[in-house]
Amino acid sequence: MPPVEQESGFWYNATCILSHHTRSICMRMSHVFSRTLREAPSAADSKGYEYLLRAGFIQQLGAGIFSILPLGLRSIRKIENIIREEMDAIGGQEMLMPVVNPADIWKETGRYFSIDKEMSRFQDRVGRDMVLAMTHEECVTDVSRTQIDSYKRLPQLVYQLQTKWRDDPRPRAGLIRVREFTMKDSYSFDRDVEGLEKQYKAHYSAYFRIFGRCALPSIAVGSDSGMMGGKVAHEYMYLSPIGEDTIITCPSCGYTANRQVAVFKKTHVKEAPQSLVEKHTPACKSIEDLAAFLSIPKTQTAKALFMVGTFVDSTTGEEREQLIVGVIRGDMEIEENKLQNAAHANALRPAHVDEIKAAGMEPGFGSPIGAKKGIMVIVDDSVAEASNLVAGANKEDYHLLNTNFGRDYTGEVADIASAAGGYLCATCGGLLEQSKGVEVGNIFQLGTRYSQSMGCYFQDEDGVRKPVIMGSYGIGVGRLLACLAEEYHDEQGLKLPISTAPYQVHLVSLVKEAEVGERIYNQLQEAGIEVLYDDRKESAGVKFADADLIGVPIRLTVGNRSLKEGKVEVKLRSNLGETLSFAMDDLVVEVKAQLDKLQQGIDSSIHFAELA
RNA sequence: CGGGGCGUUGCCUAGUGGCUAAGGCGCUUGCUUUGGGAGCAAGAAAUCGGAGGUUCGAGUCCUCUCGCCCCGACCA
Repeated sequence: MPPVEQESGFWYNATCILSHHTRSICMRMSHVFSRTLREAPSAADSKGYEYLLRAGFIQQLGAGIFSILPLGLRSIRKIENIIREEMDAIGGQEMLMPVVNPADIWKETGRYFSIDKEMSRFQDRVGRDMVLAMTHEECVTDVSRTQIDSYKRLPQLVYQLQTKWRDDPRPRAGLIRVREFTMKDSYSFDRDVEGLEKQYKAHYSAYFRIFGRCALPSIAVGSDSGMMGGKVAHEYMYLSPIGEDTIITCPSCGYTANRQVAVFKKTHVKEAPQSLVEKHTPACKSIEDLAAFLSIPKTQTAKALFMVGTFVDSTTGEEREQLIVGVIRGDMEIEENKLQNAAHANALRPAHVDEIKAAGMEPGFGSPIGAKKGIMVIVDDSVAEASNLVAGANKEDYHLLNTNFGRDYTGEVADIASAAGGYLCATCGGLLEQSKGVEVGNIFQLGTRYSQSMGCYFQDEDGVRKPVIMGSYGIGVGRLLACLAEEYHDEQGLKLPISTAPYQVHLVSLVKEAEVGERIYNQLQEAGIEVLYDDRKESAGVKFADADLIGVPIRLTVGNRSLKEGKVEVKLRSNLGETLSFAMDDLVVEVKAQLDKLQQGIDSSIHFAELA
């Protein structure tokens, strides 16, 4: 390689980059790349999103595709560094895996076939199948099957902060649900289940420290393992009305779960079966109508939900559709996620009317009784354990009285009921509550799902080749920022906590002469404090409004009012009503003390949760 | 993918088929102002998302298309 000449642009640029880098903890408002917006863009549907746009943290490029602007990136970097520190603390090693994957490894695990359009595919110039990785289990398993060959190389934990692309059918709510996003994903490798559980527990606690240090309120809930194919899983939820997930919690015993898997206590009364009776029930298409018409409680009825499941052969990729009938007691709803799991289907969609009729059933008056063979029947235990329920007769305007599972029809019994607030806790019998939440992180015990299908084996002490036991753990970085913006704002704008705000101090100079402001700016900068300095020739109102909007935690105002007394005005963004004052001579010390105080406020509220 | 809505300057909006597409914010220049989005004056900035069509005449009506948003389906 030829030596680089001193005069070349490379050296010149490198010098610039270095000198710039050393000063990059501070910024002048007159140089900030983005600008603030006085009005909310029409796309902003939540306050957090609105202020991220108005403060110039992000800009939308397309549906679910955002640019992160310099201010936003500073917050993102702080979040990422907190994540790095906590992942390093539990033994994680950072690495980086490619966004573009050859499809081959995805075919090995079968997910090339089982994942629908959410994964984008293309062919390279030679015609090879490629995918945009929406997660990295395949890639990391490929890496570890060459790196890990012996129990001596276990356990391991690697992680990355990398772009993911998921072609979500409906991106929404700003950074909450996007198609391209940065995710921290870590992957654990162990020789046995005990090792996996240890790493899982380490993540469980590390995640609380991460969200705690970001000052994002969060709870861990039991969750569905979905397409990850594992068994044990938790999701970390930021509870908020803007959330799309429904969380079921029990205030009495602390049970929490995503509604997709939440269980609850069902009560049934077993009676002696009575004989079937066909009953004319004109226009009783809904359970409400039926119960009213017959003057019986809804608990004495059974209703059917008709879905078509897609089943994919994970080795050949061949798809097959099958009609699934879910049966549940009339007073409850079917949780489709549970139904899909019970059916072991890759996907579910509502059945068309003709599909239902073709199977010998009648929509509105349907039940598995007398249906044609070959359909999958999944019956909730609420129905299987009950007696003499009223169910559809598969004939328009007719129902059957006294139907009994086992006698009149059969099928697989499973819990497919949707939990809701007001139901009874399965653990302690207390009243369940429900709330909305945003999933900001998740942890999965994968087991050997990937190592087995991809041949990631190690040789154990006993000389036997065994599949590596894996775990997978994710945190959505941009989503975390979006949640923080949602949690920390008021009518004036953002007020992110000190640990994730783009700068620590917002210095507003209101005096004509630049000297005082410049001097303070340099002082703070030399003390290693991250300052955003409003040096613009703008009116006080504009500067204050922008400071409120961007929401840097500590605001220093240099104005003639306090300057005369040798003082600088101080406001905390979290409490604009109160004005403090620092003596000019003690400014750096006072600011540092205030920073410590803010940081301690966050540190002291972190709860060190452990998984039992 | 189904249902609905919206595309007019950087942002927010107005605009009966009829004159040179209007206003606010922002931007530029000058002067004034300087403790909560200040004032005066003068400017720049729009192929009205795109393509067809109807018409003497289309931002406005019709067809197609693209994009974005919302509800649902969907989703680690």
